[in-house]
Amino acid sequence: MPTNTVLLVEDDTDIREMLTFSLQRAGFEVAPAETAEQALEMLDGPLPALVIIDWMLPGMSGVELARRLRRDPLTKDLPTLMLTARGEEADKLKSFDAGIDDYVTKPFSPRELIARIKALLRRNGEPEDGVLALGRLTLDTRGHQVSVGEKPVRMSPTEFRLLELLMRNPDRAFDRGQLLDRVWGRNVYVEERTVDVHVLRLRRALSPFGMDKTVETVRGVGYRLSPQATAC
Amino acid sequence: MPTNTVLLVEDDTDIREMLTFSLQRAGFEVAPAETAEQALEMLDGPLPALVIIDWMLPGMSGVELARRLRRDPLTKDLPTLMLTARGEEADKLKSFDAGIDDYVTKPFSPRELIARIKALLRRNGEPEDGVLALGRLTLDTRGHQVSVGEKPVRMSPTEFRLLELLMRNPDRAFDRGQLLDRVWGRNVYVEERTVDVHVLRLRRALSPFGMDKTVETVRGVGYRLSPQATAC
DNA sequence: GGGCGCGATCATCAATCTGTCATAATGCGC
DNA sequence: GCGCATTATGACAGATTGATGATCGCGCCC
Repeated sequence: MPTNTVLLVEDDTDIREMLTFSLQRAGFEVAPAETAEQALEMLDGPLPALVIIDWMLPGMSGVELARRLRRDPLTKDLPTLMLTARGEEADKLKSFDAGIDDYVTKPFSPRELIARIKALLRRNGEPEDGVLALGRLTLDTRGHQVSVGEKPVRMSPTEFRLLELLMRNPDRAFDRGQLLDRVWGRNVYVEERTVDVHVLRLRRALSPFGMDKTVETVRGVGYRLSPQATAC
Repeated sequence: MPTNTVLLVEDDTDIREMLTFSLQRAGFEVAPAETAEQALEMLDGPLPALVIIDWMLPGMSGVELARRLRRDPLTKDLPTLMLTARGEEADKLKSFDAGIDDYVTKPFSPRELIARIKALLRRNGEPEDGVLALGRLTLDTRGHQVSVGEKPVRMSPTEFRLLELLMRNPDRAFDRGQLLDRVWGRNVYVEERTVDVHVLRLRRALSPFGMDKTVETVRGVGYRLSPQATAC
């Protein structure tokens, strides 16, 4: 699941397909799930940028799904948007209680939904155009393209996701376990040392542009992206 | 039962074997038990470093087992970690009421479990997010970064933990025993004089910024961080 | 089938961290 | 000032931890 993906949890096929179409047209990748259970399974892989949850789901309800996402340290920062059939105050309260960031009442216009999604992502630090920037370094989440200035930087998919996570969280240190959970997906059995190798390759990809120092080692912990080092 | 052993009480064979594998891979010895009764029997021998208990067990429940461990003076200090199928609030409360130190909700990532185990063994609370500040000196727990003004300060992991403890408790004097307990961890045998050396190194790291006087010696006791000295 | 790109691991080397000691320096009571 | 107790400091050997290059396997495309 690429990280500019929206995870869409909706059991109604018509609505799901309609939304998938709208979202794709708006430049998002869409990962559709029919049930909360299926969604949770998909969240074992690389994380999406946002989760859209239908209020009414067979099996585990949308509210319960939202609650679970909030409880899990890995997913608790994911923006969530609830689709409700009614705009009842009670539902609204329950949703917010479950940690929902925003909700949209059916029937809704795709345009409104997209607008709210963008607002949510913006609130969470994601620029509207999907381009993360750090000094001269830019990462286009939609075009899957990294550049320094105008020059494109070549890197493998894993390095891209790694850099994307770091750029979304500058100045924050991640340990190898966190990186594995969030870039590789959890319950994937990979040696922690593998992270080192990918960091090495990421630095190597950036070094022709003198940006390799941006990815800092935090000894005894893991790695960190430092805007400071950019200027140097 | 060696000291890095984890006693795993889980009746489900699949989960037990999966966990055994994960734990061993993380460097732990694993002593598996299928029932609470069997676990109690095994605890007659050398004690493990930690006990992982499944919430649902045939016969004596996991909660009851935890309660018993707490009652026995011999086992009451053993860290315990509960595996629950659901993260219901009620379960959570019951668990903590039974003296559980931490709990993990199924399904969980083995890595998360390992991380929590390590945290428990370290007896450190989850690292709080946020930035501690003392005059121009700042310590970012999330980014594992210490700075004076805008300039980053280089220090080793141990010095970082030492400074973090001191900054969380400014003006409080710690004796060497307390520092060893809280920075190095309990059950670690280290000479008390070693603290001196690390304080020295911490001061040295801070001295280029004129902040070395902030770490004060309290003769006959230990050390203290003094906000006063910051201004000087 | 045979390159090719990618990803995971491993072995090895280098950097640096750590705990301990010996010794110097300092503070303190008298 | 003296002597004792306590702390500061430099040096060092061993242990950790990270960086790096090489290798192997897999899926893909020609």
